[in-house]
Amino acid sequence: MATVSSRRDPDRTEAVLRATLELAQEVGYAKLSIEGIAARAGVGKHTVYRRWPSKGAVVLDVLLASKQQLGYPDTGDIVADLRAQMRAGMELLARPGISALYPALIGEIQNDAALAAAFRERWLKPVTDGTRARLLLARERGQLSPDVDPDMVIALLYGPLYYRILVAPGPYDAAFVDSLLDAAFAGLKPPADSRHVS
Amino acid sequence: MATVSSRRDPDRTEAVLRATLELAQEVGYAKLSIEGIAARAGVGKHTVYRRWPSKGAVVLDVLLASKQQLGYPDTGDIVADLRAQMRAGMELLARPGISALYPALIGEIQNDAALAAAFRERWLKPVTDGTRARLLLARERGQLSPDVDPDMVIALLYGPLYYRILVAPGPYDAAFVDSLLDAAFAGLKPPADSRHVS
DNA sequence: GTCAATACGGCACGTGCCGTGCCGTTTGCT
DNA sequence: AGCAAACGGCACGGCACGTGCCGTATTGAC
Repeated sequence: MATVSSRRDPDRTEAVLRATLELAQEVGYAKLSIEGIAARAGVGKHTVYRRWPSKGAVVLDVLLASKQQLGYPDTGDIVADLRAQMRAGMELLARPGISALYPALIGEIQNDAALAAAFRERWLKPVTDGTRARLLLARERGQLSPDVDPDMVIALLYGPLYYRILVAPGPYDAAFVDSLLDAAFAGLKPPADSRHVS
Repeated sequence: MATVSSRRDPDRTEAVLRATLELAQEVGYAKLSIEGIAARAGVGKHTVYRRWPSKGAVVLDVLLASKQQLGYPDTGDIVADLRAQMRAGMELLARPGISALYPALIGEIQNDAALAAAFRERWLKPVTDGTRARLLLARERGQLSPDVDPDMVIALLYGPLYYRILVAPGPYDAAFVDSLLDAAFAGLKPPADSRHVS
């Protein structure tokens, strides 16, 4: 019974994921089709549909496969830890095959509720759970303003990255992450002494 | 010569935009088709293709039509002005027909470079230009830390809004905007006195 | 060792929409 | 009056969808 659903899975599954990654790099996400993926993988269309409900779901699995566990460091310095985490994520999304696929997937979840749920549960949640826990720890230690909501901080720090990827063109590099963290932690208000000077 | 390209434009153009907005509310962006739009508008498909290159372009025009000029207030208080601006934008995107269309359009630009350019030039740029100018003014007046890049501030403030709309579910209301501005301007660091207390 | 169940590749089907032709008509400028 | 352009209607080939059916190969149960 238990083996019923997995008679000959692994080889074909891997073949489909590999074919998807290759095809995506060649023709782009928009022109990707399940028909094309199946042909490239040397597999029948049913074999794909049996495993995934849509091409977006296949791509989500491609991305998940390329995401090794991003352990959350705790060096004691919350800013340094966040910087390390954000840079690691940025590096992952800069990888050749992935960089174009990720925005396309985010685009796809705007029109596919089931895919959106899967993306949030399997990709986003693991990341934000770790970040939230680390932020709470920092708040307890007095390294963070006691009246900020961790989920607000997550949006404040990661939102700008998504903004640069999805909405507006602009620098998306380590320097951006650095100045982002600087501004977020120090605040946009002018330093107190400069106020006295004026 | 000048009239060559506009013999009988306005009525049909409006009819198509209206039909697009109606159909989008009924079937959603994903199931929207130019064929369906033309039929709903009582118009030949050529009439649509003559004006727009894709359904995304039609939707962009629908959104532009519903966006009255958002004047940029200058009350002297940069935080109050930003809050007013962000709330106005939020209100616009909360309108029944628009709320679902906007994320879908952002999704579409991930796979259509021409549409992305049009969106950024005709929708995004007018907004960010105003915001950037207002931020520079505030910086000159000493209401803003002198070493922050206005474009970084824009990403810092608007990124979290897009993050909530496009990526992660979560509160998206006036209270969120308020706490966002509070955190961004005050910074995430604990207040100086609380450090001395510990 | 036999047998039933399942996954598989291959193929074909109907459907929907794409983008583009062509046709005959209407409209508005000259 | 005459002409050029836009128009509605229709049809076309093309593509990918999602789903059947076929015959084959593999696997676990008995």
